[in-house]
Amino acid sequence: MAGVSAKTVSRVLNEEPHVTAKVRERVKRAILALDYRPNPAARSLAAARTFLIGMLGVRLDGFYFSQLHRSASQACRAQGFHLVMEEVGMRERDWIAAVERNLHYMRYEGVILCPPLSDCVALLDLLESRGIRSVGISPVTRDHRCDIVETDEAGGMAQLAEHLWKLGHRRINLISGLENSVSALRPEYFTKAYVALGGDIRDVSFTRMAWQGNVVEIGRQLAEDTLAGERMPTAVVSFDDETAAAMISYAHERGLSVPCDLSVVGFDDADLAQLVWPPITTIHQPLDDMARAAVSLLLEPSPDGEPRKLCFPVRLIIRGSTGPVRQQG
Amino acid sequence: MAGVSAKTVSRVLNEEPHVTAKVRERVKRAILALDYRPNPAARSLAAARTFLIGMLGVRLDGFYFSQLHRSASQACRAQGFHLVMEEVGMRERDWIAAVERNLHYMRYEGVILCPPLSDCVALLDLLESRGIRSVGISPVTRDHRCDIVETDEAGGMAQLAEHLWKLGHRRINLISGLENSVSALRPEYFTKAYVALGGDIRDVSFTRMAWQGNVVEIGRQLAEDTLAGERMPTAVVSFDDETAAAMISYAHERGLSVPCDLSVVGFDDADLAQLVWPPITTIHQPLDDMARAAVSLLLEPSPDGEPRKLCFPVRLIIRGSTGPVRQQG
DNA sequence: TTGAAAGCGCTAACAA
DNA sequence: TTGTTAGCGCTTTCAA
Repeated sequence: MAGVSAKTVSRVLNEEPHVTAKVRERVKRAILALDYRPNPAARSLAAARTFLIGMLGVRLDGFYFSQLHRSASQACRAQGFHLVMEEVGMRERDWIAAVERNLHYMRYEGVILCPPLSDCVALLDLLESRGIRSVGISPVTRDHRCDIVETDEAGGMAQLAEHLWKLGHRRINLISGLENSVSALRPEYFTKAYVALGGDIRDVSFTRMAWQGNVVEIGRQLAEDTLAGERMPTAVVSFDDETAAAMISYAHERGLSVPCDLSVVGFDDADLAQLVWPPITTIHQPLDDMARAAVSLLLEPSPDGEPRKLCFPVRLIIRGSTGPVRQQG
Repeated sequence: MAGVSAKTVSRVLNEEPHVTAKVRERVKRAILALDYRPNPAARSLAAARTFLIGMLGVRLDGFYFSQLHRSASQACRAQGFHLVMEEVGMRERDWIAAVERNLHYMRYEGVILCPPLSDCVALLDLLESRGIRSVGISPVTRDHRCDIVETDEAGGMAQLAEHLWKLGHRRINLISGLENSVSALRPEYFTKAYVALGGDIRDVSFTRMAWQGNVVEIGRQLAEDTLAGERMPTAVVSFDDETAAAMISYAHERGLSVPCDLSVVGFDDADLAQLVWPPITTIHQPLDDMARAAVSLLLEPSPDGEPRKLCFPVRLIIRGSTGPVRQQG
């Protein structure tokens, strides 16, 4: 091509040094003119690279993952990489073996772990043993074995505690999601903030999600459990907007008014939060920034090899699903 | 390996004929014992194949795509293929060039087109020129250029027309989505069925979605438009559950009771339909079956090369968002 | 700074 | 039915 060796073309394409500006220009022109595109399989084979980044999650639907995927995908493309999203069937037996096959087949150069996978020891072990770099999104575990992108959960809960406190709520129920997920940390953060405001620790009660059935069933079950006791909470804080929506729906069904009889708080600021009535007070995370950061961490390894941690702020968005607690008549 | 030539191993791996059962067994055992996995890059390079299937859609979030993706992904794996989902930024300029680069880079052996891409002529042209087989999900266009998986839209609208007719609705508004999407066909099907039941064609009015802003904004805008006129419809039929939810939410806000003052119908039977109050009457499509069928069509080309078409039934699911029309006082 | 040769790990084509 | 050879399209290594 253009009277240069294959190797020179390769050097230009890969932006290697030691190429004259003149030659570089000539090759670039030829590449454009011929619409030449290197064969990725050949490149992979020769260089033992794939330029593929994997993104592993347990549920692709829902706002959280799609948003992360979109932003990470763009960030990857900008750096000459390609992002592939994989759904991990954590509930199937041998799922780790399935992931292993997957990793082997795709040969990702790096992997982004969405919660709750960012806390899965078996998976981290697997990645480590295969020598695949990874970045975890919002893990719970403290001793990080890979780079981390997380949110200021404590800050979010502090904002929320203050909001509910000012509205006069003194019977608050917190619903946390999967055991190994960020939401498992929130009860503690919330309680601390609530107590710091002068609240009684006994005002706060807890419910935990059971992992069975689909969103609708889970939401309904949690709603029933939470609102069943005779001393019903005046505010319920859920670990995502779906469950919060289910809670509101259940309240409607029971003839309870939201927020008059019950305030409901979600998490994530998904579209859904604004599609239901009343719209859901929720906590917004900067998912775009987080995804971009994850890609950066992956593609720019830390010089000293020390695991890095990036923490992003969250923001309480107050909507109609929370209001002042009704005065006891 | 095990005293056989590389080619023999290759033959066993690819399940080619002309291998003695004995040799096949021996090789398989050796493969297991050594945990040998072929290098996909090498295989790609030599055989000019990738065993990759692409799934192209414009919005990865939302129930529709995730569901299709999950089922198609499983079907692919079962046949030794791998499914990769790509989001196509149809609103960006040069998006078709971006897709072209993508297709070139990933070298999919086949592509599944989700609506509205299944009707995109530019994309179909591109795929044809590249010689990439494709299957379209629920396209509008009649003269199919590739295999098709579609739903019985007419049947669905007939079920719905009957439902609303029996409830006494005589002022019905239909909201259709993007111009080039299945939902664009529904007004006609619905009207036909409605008229066949004895209804007056003038009872049915139409609204069309504008493609700008996010789900929330679109839903709100449509709700405002639809309920603005002085002769408000008694029933609104939306093209998806998100918009239906927005409609219900807007009705609540305006102090209208659903379904007493307004009946609302969605489409897709997304989780969301059961998370809002009242739960949304909607039309369920067998997305799992459709996805599996799409993969089958892709991997088993028709012998005569004629484009094939598979049609799946849909099912009206009646929930609380529709009810009898209120008697005029 | 550029080029030549060898080889990445498979499979197609052909020979035995 | 099995094995042999060449080569897929790049990059690595080394020589010029």
